[in-house]
Amino acid sequence: MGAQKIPVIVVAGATASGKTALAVRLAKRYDGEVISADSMQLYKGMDIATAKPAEEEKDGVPHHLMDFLPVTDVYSVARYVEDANRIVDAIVARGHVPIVTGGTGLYIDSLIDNIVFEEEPDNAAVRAELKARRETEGIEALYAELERADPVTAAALDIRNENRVLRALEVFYLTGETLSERQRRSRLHRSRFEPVFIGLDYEDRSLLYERIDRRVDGMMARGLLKEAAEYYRLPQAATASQAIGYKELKGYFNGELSLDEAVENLKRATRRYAKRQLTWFRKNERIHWIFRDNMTEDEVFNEAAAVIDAAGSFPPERK
RNA sequence: GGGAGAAUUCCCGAGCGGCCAAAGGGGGCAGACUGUAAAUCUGUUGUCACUGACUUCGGUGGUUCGAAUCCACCUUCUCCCA
Repeated sequence: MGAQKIPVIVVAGATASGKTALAVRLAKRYDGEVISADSMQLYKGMDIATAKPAEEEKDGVPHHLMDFLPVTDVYSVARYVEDANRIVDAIVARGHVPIVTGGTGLYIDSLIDNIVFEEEPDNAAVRAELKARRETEGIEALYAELERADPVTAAALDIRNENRVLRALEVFYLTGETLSERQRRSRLHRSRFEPVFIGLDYEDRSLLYERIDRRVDGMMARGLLKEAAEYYRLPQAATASQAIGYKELKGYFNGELSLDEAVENLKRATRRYAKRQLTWFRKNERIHWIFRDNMTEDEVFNEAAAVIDAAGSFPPERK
């Protein structure tokens, strides 16, 4: 007990809202290191598609949990929390400030709020069996089974959300405990952090969407097609193949769509993703939102710094 | 110049006399979210004083108890023959 809480800066926001650039500037001001909270930037390659910052954009600031995982590896929140906590400790040991930056709300919240993911046996066999049963018996039968095994989770789930129904059953058969009970226990741990949340957004949604469109055009100009073609040459893995960027281009590769149509689909998928990100972040009352509609980069930075300074736990390293 | 056809709610697109504020899809908006989360899923989408009322289906005028649906003319567009 009594361990001091660790001050961290969190930069949240939708894709293309300018998190990366702000995080780097904050890192330089507060002597920080960036920990990415992005479920896709952690993969190696996929540079253009996930808009990874180039070396010059990082400007000498260390970036962690980015660009280190083979695309064939599966990853999960559980692993993220474990990895990120370890890195936070290392950063603190160096006397630096952790700056958690990214658009994956689940990862951020799980880390900051200290959600504990207990060990779980390997799920491959159970999952495969449930998937097979879903085909033979139908989702209704499995959902009914979940209602008996874990009524709390069943009530919270829509039967049409088949992935979640299967996962809940998987946990039950894997651990002998209900998912609801495990989730309850996962929330019992005190946060290790004293976070300051900065959120970037636009009052006028269309401005964000325009930025997204321009960013996608930029990706195309930088060779997204080539990167996607290379990606499809590799064996496909569950997690990485969910990334927005390649799958929208598939239709073009197999001749079903014109390039323009495929690019439009990619833009739309990105806009919808941004929308979901905002839905997630908006319920976080701790976030100090900066609506950057008419603000310059400097103004955004200054406002963020003012918020951080007001929190009092982050002495600026230089001046 | 002649002939055929089409105009529907943000878009595409059904409807072809009442059961139509109008199917379906897209897009938008809002929401959920604990081991795939850039994923998965839900709700909503003419207006309002909202178990009801009002304004919509290119325009105007008709027919009818009643029209997005029928008729006439007008406008625009597409196609075919010249």
